[in-house]
Amino acid sequence: MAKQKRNAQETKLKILTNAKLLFSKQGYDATTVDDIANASDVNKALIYYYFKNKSGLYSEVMSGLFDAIYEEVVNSSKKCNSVVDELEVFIYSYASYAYKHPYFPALLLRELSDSGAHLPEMMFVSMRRLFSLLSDILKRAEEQKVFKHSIAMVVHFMIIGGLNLMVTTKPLRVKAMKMDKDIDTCADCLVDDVAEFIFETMKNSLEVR
Amino acid sequence: MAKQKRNAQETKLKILTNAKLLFSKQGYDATTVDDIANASDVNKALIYYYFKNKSGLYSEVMSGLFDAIYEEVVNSSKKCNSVVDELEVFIYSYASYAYKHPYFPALLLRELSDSGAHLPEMMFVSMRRLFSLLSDILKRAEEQKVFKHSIAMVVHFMIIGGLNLMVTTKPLRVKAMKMDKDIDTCADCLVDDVAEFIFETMKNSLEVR
Amino acid sequence: MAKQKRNAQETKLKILTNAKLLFSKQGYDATTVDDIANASDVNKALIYYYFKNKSGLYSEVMSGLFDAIYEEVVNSSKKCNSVVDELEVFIYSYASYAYKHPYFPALLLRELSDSGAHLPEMMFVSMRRLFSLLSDILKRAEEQKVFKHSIAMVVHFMIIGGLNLMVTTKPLRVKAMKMDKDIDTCADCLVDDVAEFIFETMKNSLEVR
Amino acid sequence: MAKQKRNAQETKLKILTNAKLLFSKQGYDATTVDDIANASDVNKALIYYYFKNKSGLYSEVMSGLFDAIYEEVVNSSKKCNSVVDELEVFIYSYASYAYKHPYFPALLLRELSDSGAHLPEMMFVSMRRLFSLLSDILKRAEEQKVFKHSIAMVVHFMIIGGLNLMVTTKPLRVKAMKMDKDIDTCADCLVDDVAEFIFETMKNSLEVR
DNA sequence: CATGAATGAGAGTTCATTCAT
DNA sequence: AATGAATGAACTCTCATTCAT
Repeated sequence: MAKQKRNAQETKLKILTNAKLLFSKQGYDATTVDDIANASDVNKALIYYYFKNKSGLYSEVMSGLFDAIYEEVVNSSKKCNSVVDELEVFIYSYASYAYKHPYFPALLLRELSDSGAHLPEMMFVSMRRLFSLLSDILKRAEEQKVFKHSIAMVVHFMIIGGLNLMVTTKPLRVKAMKMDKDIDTCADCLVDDVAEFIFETMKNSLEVR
Repeated sequence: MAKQKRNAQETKLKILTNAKLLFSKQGYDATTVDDIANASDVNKALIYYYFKNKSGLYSEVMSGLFDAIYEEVVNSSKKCNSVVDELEVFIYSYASYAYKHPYFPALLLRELSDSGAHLPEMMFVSMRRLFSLLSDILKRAEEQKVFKHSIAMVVHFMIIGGLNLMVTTKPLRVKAMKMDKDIDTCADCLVDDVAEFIFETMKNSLEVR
Repeated sequence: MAKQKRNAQETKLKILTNAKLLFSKQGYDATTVDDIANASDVNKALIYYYFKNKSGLYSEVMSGLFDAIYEEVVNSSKKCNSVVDELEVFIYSYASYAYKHPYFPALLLRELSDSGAHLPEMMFVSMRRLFSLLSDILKRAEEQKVFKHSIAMVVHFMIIGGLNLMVTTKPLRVKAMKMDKDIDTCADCLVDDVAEFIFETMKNSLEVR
Repeated sequence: MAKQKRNAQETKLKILTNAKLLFSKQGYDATTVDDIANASDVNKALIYYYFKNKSGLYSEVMSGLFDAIYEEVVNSSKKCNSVVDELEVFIYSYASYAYKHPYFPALLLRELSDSGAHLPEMMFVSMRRLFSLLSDILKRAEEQKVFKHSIAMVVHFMIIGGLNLMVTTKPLRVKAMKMDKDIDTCADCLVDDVAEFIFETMKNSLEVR
């Protein structure tokens, strides 16, 4: 009666996509399995068939996202020929990914405010992998006497925090702009301008002169 | 049967305090009114007697926090005698508040990833009030030719984001340290060191030389 | 602090009046003690001080109403000089009471559909007292060969049912009229016309010719 | 653990039947969803699965009843060959339905005393449909000079009111009889006798002589 | 693969009622 | 006489999860 046999892979992907969207928009708790099933035009039980349970689905969503962003950053940084370049590329490619997938920053921030309550291991590993990319850049830059010594973890969070908050607060900032023209909330800044500003800030500050 | 204390103020405060703790540890959705009632050693219905409903309680919790941090920052900056000093004080006092009330960063971050889904107006107003403090510092510094032009919103988020993430990820970072000694997650950095590093970064980068 | 010592009797009356109103508008279950306290501008606990509990208050409200309608009917029928007159007066005075106190029909109907779940005895006694008034009229009329034999209980319910339903459905009937002009729901019939019609119907039918 | 029957139709019907019973016995507010679930030997959540919410269930119950009584009356009146016959059939079939489904009168009376607070539209439409049946009979009778002019709405309520109250007060009247043999509450009158008496009363009174 | 039917555990909220003052 | 504080028991409704088909 219903449209069955619709290709397993495709169905699974559809579920993942909708889950990603809903989780990011509403958070883990506020998103129900029913929501996801309806959005995906799929029976609720099927979600359990594919993903064991809600938290399993969430994990799979998050892994996907982390893998993707890692790929993006790593790939982009291949064609670099200086550590400073590498930092720039790190920031730009993270920024561009964040803007292209605006659910990601929300999910990441939420996860970090929970100290990773929902997904212990995988999240953890992926985060560290990303951080060690930056950490490594900074270390090499220091060895090459291009950058001063810095606290990599804090640099990382200034970059990630700055970019993520710019993405997640976009609607808030637009609203603020409409209410009070005097305060500039950067409501229609472009990604690249933000990324550039962050990069320049870091370079300026860290560079050995 | 239970102890009826008949001290309204005290009781209400006890509820607010426990709510603050639980909301920050577990998030809004994952914290039940029962949790709060039990933690406060109070009948659940009493919470509704004082706060109308869960979201009303949450609002009151958040208002309190925002008011407090605003006070802290404003008071501390009174004794400054230069704009650069003001920036330093802004960062340090925010940092010290965040470390003293570690639930605050978690709540703030979560709220910002939701675009303020849980509390429309009040949150909004308080956030802007805090931001305009920093925005004003930067503007005056620029007028005095002490700082270059900068994007205030991004500066704000780099500071706030950096600090908040350092607070909320503390347990995660400690765990990471134990697993892999090679990656330095700044697991036992002190508040003041972090604040100082952020301040220096910003000053270095923005200062007119 | 608050306006106390406001005369006990007066306060009690105010509570009774508001209770009567609310119970009739919303029914027993849907009316909360808080509703009544607020409407009466009185502390909730005071209601328990005066009336033991919700159902006690309800009982007192109902007794008052039944006593009043009984008085009304009995008094009016004193000046009659024929049984037919007495029937007429019974119907008219009941009708006028019902229109003057439109909460009464609603309460009565509700009570009767419950088989008197809320107030066992008193309600019961009062109802019977009223019925025996009519029953007696019909019996005497029959003895005097003025009326044929009839089933008093059914006559009673046709009168009471007809009048009460006309009162309680007034808003419904007005609404119906606006939607469909073709069906005449007697939306703006006057009390007296309804009473007259009922009286005439009964007289016509029962009279010995 | 419990028996899962997997027969949707049957289960749904069981719920509706028990709901009908309980709502009529106890009224809307006093009947809990738990009551209905227990009586139906069904998990509470299932009720929400089928009926959205309590008031949705109530609506469905009431629609069913109104449809049924309308059918009954309409079908019975097909074989009539005079308007007077039609009136008789109207009264008898309503009476027989009311006696066979004694929850109906209670529900109807309660609904009418509320001015339809619980179910806006459907109730309304169904009531009017029933009334227009009688209204039409009276109109045609008048045109044929068989009946005098009358106020259809009041006639309707005298009939409906009389019958319904006879049904709902049955237990009360039995109790009264036991307490006082002198007052005849028609405690063991038969349906048909009541219906006949009402019909005769109306005919006698309305007929053109 | 896919679905509708069914469940258990709890969450938020309300309310009659009582107690201390 | 009157009040604010506090409670326990219910009640409606939701949701992750499972089962039978």
